[in-house]
Amino acid sequence: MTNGDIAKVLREIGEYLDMQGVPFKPRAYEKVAETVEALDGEVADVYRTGGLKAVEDIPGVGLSIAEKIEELLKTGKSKYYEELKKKTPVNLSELMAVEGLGPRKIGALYKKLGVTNLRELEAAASAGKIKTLEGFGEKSEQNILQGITFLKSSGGRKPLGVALPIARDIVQRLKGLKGVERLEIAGSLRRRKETIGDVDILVISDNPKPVMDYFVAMPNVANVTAHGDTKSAVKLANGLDVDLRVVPKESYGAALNYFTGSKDHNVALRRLAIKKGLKLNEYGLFRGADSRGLKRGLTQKEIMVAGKTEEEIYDTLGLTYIEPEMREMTGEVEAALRQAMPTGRQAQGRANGLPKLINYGDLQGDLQTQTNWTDGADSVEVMADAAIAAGLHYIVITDHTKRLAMTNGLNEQRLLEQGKEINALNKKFQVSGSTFRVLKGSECDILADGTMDLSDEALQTLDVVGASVHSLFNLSKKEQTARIIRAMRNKHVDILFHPTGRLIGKRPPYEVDMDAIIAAAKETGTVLEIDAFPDRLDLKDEHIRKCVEAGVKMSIDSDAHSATHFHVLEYGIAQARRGWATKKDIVNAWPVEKMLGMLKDARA
DNA sequence: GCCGTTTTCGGCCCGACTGTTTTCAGTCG
Repeated sequence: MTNGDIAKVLREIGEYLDMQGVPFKPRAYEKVAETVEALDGEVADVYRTGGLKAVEDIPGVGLSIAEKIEELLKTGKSKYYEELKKKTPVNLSELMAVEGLGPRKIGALYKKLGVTNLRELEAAASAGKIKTLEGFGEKSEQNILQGITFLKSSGGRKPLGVALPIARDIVQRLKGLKGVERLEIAGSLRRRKETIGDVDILVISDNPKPVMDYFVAMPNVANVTAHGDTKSAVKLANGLDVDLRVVPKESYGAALNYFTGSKDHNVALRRLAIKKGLKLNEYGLFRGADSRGLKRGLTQKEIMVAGKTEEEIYDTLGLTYIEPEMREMTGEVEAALRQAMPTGRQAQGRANGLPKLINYGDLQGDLQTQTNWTDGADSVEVMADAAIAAGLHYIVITDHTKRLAMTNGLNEQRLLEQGKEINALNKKFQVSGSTFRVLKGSECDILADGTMDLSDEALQTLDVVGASVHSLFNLSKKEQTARIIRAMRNKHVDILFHPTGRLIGKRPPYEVDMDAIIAAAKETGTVLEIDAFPDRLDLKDEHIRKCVEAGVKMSIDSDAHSATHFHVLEYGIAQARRGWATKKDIVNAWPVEKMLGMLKDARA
């Protein structure tokens, strides 16, 4: 039983209870399902080493759920779940994926029409059986059919690199409209998650109707799912959902905070507000709003104490400002509390506040770029000029090596020739008074046994050596890990490029023990790369966090294969910020001499 | 079902929108 298996059962138990109208329990199960899914280690291991008691220590897990997990681990089944399933034998995960369908409606559809799966749902809707049901109507039936169509066609999350340009384009269009005072991208996109479920855009306007009308009529809109006074939602032709919300000026900070999330982060802030006798919603932070007051209908007596900016909300809650990329409920609220109350009891604990994250624009160089010597599109000089235009002070040319024959990978001889070209180009820069530097490097293949594709003699002539896995993705975790660590122990190897080899949405990472890789990086002084190319984003945020904690240095590289690719560095910086990295953690945020000095020390 | 600077009982984040109703339930984020 993996964490995913356990989470699925717990989630469905919650959904079945919700179906029956049971209060509160559904939320308890759902919460634990999410926790288990996001857990670092396997619940099975937690149970094996610590027993029932250790399982109960997982946040949100009490005796009752712990026992159900124990039963799942021991027998692979849960009696409680089986009984619920027997009562309503439907394919929950399949039906829940239809937009607009939740547990209650799924329950009603089963009870009245015997619908148990997507196929039967489609048949019932097509036959016009749903619109006659109590609580459903013509529109519900159409929405269900449409939901099934969209589910079949696209579905799934979009990579950051796809969603962000689309969102920025929409912002540009809306910006031109009359009466629009301010626009901001919110949601998981503002947190720069590696994949985006939907785009949230916030707008201040005193005349929202024309903005809403324009928004739902944009040319790439395939379907309008909501069109109200303060909120509209559309689905674009490419399947991306976009929400637009209009908020009043005095509530802008509260709304931005609320719609940026994450959900768990918001819940934590609201709890904090309640503890202080305040109420937080998307309109502001209010005093005089305890739950009893709300029930007596006293909301009009509330006094707004913050809301215009995010900063004042965090401040009033007793927190230092938390950057959007950190708002994932992975300790940032506690850290912001500790920082805000340096003399408090909590301050004597372990951590000391929030880090000052690396900023967009902090990079001085790029340590992985390819040219037309191998599979890149442009010459060394064109790449250098593009890097200068992107505001960089140095790049490393890291073409592929001979094992990657399909890219015309460099052998020792051609590497030498390329070095001459780089020398000449540097001389040209020098003569023209430019301080820009092109460094010699390689994206050298790690061979099957963990040795390198180029000789040590060739590698030692280079300024920066990157090592990459491009073959044998199917080795066992043990073999792959040992292979990579052997490469890292080669004293000429400076950086491990795209350490897990994943391609988001296309190829899973190869099996590798990242804790062991990080430990080896610490031991050997090897830099681990954050490959910024949007379908890689490799390292992941959680790995970056571990590197920061271990004191392992990283680089943020474009992996540019053409002069137009340097803009992707932004995604890498976002990823680094999500991993709580600061400038001192990122070697190419340093001046070139300091960066090279660090690599030299590590080789020694 | 879980949890505790509301601590072993009594709460549990909060509001918008839709579609179905005629005051509200369900869904979503």
